[in-house]
Amino acid sequence: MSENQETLVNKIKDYYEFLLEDGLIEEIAKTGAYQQLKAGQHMMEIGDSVVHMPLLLTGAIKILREDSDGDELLLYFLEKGDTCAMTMTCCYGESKSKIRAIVEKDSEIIFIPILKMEEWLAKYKSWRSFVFESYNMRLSEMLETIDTLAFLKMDERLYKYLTDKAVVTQSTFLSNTHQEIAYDLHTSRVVVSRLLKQLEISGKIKLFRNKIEVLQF
Amino acid sequence: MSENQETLVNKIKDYYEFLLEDGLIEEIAKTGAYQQLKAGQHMMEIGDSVVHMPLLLTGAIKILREDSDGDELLLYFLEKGDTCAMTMTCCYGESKSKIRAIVEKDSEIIFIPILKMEEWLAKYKSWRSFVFESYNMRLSEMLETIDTLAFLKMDERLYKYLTDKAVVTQSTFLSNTHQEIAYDLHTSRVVVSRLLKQLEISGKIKLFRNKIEVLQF
DNA sequence: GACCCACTGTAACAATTGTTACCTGTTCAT
DNA sequence: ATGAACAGGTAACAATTGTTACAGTGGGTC
Repeated sequence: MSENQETLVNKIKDYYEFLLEDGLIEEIAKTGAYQQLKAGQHMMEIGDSVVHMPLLLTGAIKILREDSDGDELLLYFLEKGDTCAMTMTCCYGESKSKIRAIVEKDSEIIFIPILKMEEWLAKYKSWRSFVFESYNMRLSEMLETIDTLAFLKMDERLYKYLTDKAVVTQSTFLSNTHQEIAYDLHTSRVVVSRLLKQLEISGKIKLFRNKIEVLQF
Repeated sequence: MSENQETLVNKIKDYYEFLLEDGLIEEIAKTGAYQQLKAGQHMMEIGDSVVHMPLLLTGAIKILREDSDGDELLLYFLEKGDTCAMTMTCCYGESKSKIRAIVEKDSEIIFIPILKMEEWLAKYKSWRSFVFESYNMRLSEMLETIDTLAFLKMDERLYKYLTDKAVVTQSTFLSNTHQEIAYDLHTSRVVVSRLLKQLEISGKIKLFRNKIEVLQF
């Protein structure tokens, strides 16, 4: 095993140490394609064919939905140790992505070919558990998204967005324009500016150009 | 095998014929608890422990979400051949239900103990596919719910609700009060009455007392 | 019949959210 | 330095949705 391979194996073990079976993590390191992605890169577009399953080692990815008019909506963020169940959905089903994935923060990802992923399902119990666990987390995230949409008002959604983002990027300073936030929340820039100003007045955030500081959680 | 058992096996085969392995459907019939539920019955409450996985043979179930204030929201309907992935989520995870399930139309259901369900995952490939397929369908339904909440206005949501319900109950006559609809859509009765009247004027539905006829699809 | 009660229609108003328009200041390329 | 493009603040207004209040209608019970 090369030195690089060994480094990779150790990196995977850091976040996926529950994959217990002998050789599984080594197989992931060998079969998977390791990639570093920069913030802002589009990892996947709606309609793309999905032939790999991503395992996120470090960084953060945001997952977006789009309607037929091109209107966007943020679904949730992926963090280290996450995989994308929506991707799996696509693999098993129509194989076309229903979502867009954008790198939110510089990330390290391993891409697993779908065939391997299915092979391991039968072969490794801990892999099966992991995949199920991932589905469950994704369903929970989707439920939370639905709760947010159905039960929260725009100002609450906005504040939740800011704090969520602060958590996944591990920074209280968010590099965001109001327009970008408006796209993620599917509202207009004017509304976002208005509500951000209110949040600043109530002392929860501080506004700068191209930047927002989250003060309270 | 008793005559009843055989009838049940045939019934399951009608909707789950893709469960190919020898003996799997027989095992389902033997292990599962067959129940008939009447419209209006509560199949599951939020916070209930989940120890069974339901397989829907006939009828329809509606799945609701509730926030901390007791406000409700319809997530989706289950139809024949469906199972409830949210249930599976709970099984694998916290084992507490995050949703409420109400029988929308008289239904026949088989309840599978969780342990068996997991045992079969390792044992039967077609069962594994079925469970994955179910997860995927549920994720798709959730996506559709999110689309509806994020991108549609109330009048569109209302009309979608009526047509969806007409489809799953296989009837163009819906026995519904305006208040019930308001709960499902998480809005107020007055708003529902207002928009229903508009839909009637535009010729898409006809209003009666305790009843709505859906004219166009 | 007289009564009650759930269901529906509607008006009037409030709150929230969305839209348009315009202004200021910053950044950046030329 | 100048102009163009971008970011953000704000006002004025429109549209949608939510709230309160009340009236009428039909079904059931006594």
